[in-house]
Amino acid sequence: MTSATPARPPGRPRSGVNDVVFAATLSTVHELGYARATVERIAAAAGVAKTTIYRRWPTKGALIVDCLLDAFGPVPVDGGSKAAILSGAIRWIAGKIGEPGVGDAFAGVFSDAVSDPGLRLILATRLQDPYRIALQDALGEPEQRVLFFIDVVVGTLLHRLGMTGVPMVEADVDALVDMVLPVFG
Amino acid sequence: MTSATPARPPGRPRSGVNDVVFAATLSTVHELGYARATVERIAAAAGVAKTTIYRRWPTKGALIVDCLLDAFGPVPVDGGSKAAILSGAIRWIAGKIGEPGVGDAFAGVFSDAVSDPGLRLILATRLQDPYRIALQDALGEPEQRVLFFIDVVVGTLLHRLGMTGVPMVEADVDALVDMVLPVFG
DNA sequence: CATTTGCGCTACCTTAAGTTTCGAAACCTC
DNA sequence: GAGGTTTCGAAACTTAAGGTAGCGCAAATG
Repeated sequence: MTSATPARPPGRPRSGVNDVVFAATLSTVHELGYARATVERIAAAAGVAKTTIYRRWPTKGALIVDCLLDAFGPVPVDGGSKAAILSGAIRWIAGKIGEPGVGDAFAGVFSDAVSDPGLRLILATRLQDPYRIALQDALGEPEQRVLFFIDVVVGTLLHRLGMTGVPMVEADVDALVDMVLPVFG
Repeated sequence: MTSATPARPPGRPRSGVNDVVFAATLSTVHELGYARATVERIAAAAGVAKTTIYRRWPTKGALIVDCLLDAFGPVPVDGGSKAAILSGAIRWIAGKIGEPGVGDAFAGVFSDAVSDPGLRLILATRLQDPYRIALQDALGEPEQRVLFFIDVVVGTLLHRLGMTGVPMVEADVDALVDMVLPVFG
């Protein structure tokens, strides 16, 4: 019979520094901005060799995406009215984008994806799809409409952050909710 | 008495290749994407030396912004109802973003601005402000609301382009208009 | 102890932005 | 036409960053 827990592969196991690298990534991006947060600097901040990072993530973009997945966690899709689900999702992502480092990393990796189809695929499948599917299930809306919803919400929040360097204030998030609810609620 | 036409400065006058460079910029961005459209390649496509470009624009970002200003031209603010002005502006910018090279250059320069405050300033003052002011005057709306409008419209359109590589289809532009009009009309 | 794999380190390759230098060309004034 | 001033094109250069390769050592399994 095959064991339920797969046998540990031979050789030295990886040290558990992923969380340290994620924290170093966010703090470095927060302090220096996305472009100046080089892999070398992130590695130094994490107390780790650059090669260790490239053994775990193939590119800087993949590292950032995993870091964001770790920072976001699961979507809080509390059962409730459609309006409650939508406004909850908007306020949740707006709050995350306001956390130090998270918004900059989010906007930065989107930036790189503009001219990098490989990164665009990672972004779509690893980051966007899980949240899109969760929203589809919770709302019972077709894929197209949920994608449009995501474009509006994330696009607006990131455009504000990118143009001003400051996350959107609460009053404008309220306005965003008020604008979106009649269409999707 | 001082002459109405200021005396031409001494030395060899600049050749009139700005338009050629703009066209080469858009076609190169369209063919290769933003990141691979290097200044050297743009110069080669324009039949011009790289140093000539750097004599006229201090950075790649400044070149792109001027190229976009040339491509956009003035906002078509036809007098009419608020709703007509708003939907006209949305469809106009959506159309421009759909032109080959323009959308990619727009998204790309926004990308760079995320971690480049200097470029952000150029972008805000040279590109965004004229259109924002024109809209403020035409709509009689305060600055904050017009900025929010721009964040929603441009953010949504660029997020779609950045995530998919394809400009937003007309049906979704219609949905964007329908969503925005009740709030701003 | 033998094997296998991860880590840190260093050196390296490649690409791209932006700079410098220099000889030649174009324009103006005298 | 001569001299002065600025631009152009070409090439070499600097710097920064992403990403790779090789090495010796450490940590696990058997």
